Amino acid sequence: MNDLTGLQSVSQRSLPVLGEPRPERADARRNRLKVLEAAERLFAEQGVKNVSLDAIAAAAGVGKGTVFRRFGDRAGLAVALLDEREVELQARILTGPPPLGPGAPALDRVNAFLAAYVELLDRHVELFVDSENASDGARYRIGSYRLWHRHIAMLVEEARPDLDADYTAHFILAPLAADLHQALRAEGFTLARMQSGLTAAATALLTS
Amino acid sequence: MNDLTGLQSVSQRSLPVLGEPRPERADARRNRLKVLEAAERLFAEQGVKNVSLDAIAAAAGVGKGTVFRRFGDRAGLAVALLDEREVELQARILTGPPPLGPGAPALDRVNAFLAAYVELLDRHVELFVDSENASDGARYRIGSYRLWHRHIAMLVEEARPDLDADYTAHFILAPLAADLHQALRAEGFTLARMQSGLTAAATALLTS
DNA sequence: GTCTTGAGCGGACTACAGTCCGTCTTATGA
DNA sequence: TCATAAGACGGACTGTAGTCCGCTCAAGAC
Repeated sequence: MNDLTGLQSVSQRSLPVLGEPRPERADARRNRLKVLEAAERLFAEQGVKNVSLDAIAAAAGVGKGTVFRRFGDRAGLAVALLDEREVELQARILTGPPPLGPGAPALDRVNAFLAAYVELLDRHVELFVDSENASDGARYRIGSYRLWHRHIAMLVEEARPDLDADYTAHFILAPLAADLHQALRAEGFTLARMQSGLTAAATALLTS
Repeated sequence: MNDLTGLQSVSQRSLPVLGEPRPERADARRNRLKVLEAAERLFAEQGVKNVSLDAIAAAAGVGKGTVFRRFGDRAGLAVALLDEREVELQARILTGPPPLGPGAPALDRVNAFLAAYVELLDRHVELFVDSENASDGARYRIGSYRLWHRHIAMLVEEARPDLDADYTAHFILAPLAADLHQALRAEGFTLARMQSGLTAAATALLTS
């Protein structure tokens, strides 16, 4: 899954990229991996919101500054942890079998995406909530959201060329916000109910 | 606007309510007003996110504990400040003239609501962002969201009884999230474009 | 192997959100 | 008017996110 064009990974920073003058230094890479490993472990053990970045830095055996330089803030760390899972979904969309991958009608692809994404979301809600609570709407600027958006916009354009595809794609992605998902789960909504609600809505929206 | 049944105000705590044994104490009321006034002024002067609660407490001439006891947290204060404007919109929905108020077809009422809400949102984005970044998805539990939700769910039920009205209402409200609105504005979307995108989507969704 | 350079390091530091609890004020009713 | 208790007050305190900057050391040049 390393050479699929268009994938929006942040965890592969060690690969040399055109325009990035220097590859990642060995000590930097070592520390990045130590931090990710420590974070994953502590999050799993104690719940995402009960773990401070000091604790992660300590567990990784690095200074706090290192964590922040590398990941920017709490949300950045969560994004990096989710990255691997998201890249997998991205790959299935870009090159996997239909209906998630290319080849199926637009509506089917949208519905397949919604079902797959909400399942991923459900499995890692806490991490998603963390990653989306970035200081200044960073969610909407990071690579993976932009990829989901381009993907949906393309399909909207295909199914309903009369709509504003760019805006409508944001509209369709909005109900996937992690805090909403968490709140609805807490209110008793099942995953299946949300999935069928999403696909029913998308179907109504994209059928003329 | 004080006696409209169903309004979800938090700024009217001084009115005696059935089941609440004691009315607000005079010193409490005085301080609440001082804090709201100071917050409104400082937010306007320096931008919502540049003002700390210490600063508000100091400007209001009260202790920090008072601010927190009264409003719970930063989001609670933002909610209280928005409250007056939201109550006004609630009143227009519940008892105002159509299409916002009762009497118009469901789709028209939904579209009128979306246009009105997004305009309100646009006028107070920063405050809305603050109010929705509550610790634990409080947005979805506070009175005003619940009222918007009930309102939309009722109209969905009317227009498309085949859909899951409860879920679909959340779906329709999701694109009104303040952080999304702010991000799209920053990306260059105009208010008018968002309004027409919203009504187009809602129309597609609620027309069978 | 040695030198040079600049990216990386880390922990002290700042600022802020939110809590706690001893003190003080208000409302009540006798 | 005064006693009493429910409740409000406020500032010291705690814990965390995020910044800063002098020091370290990896990596490439020779």
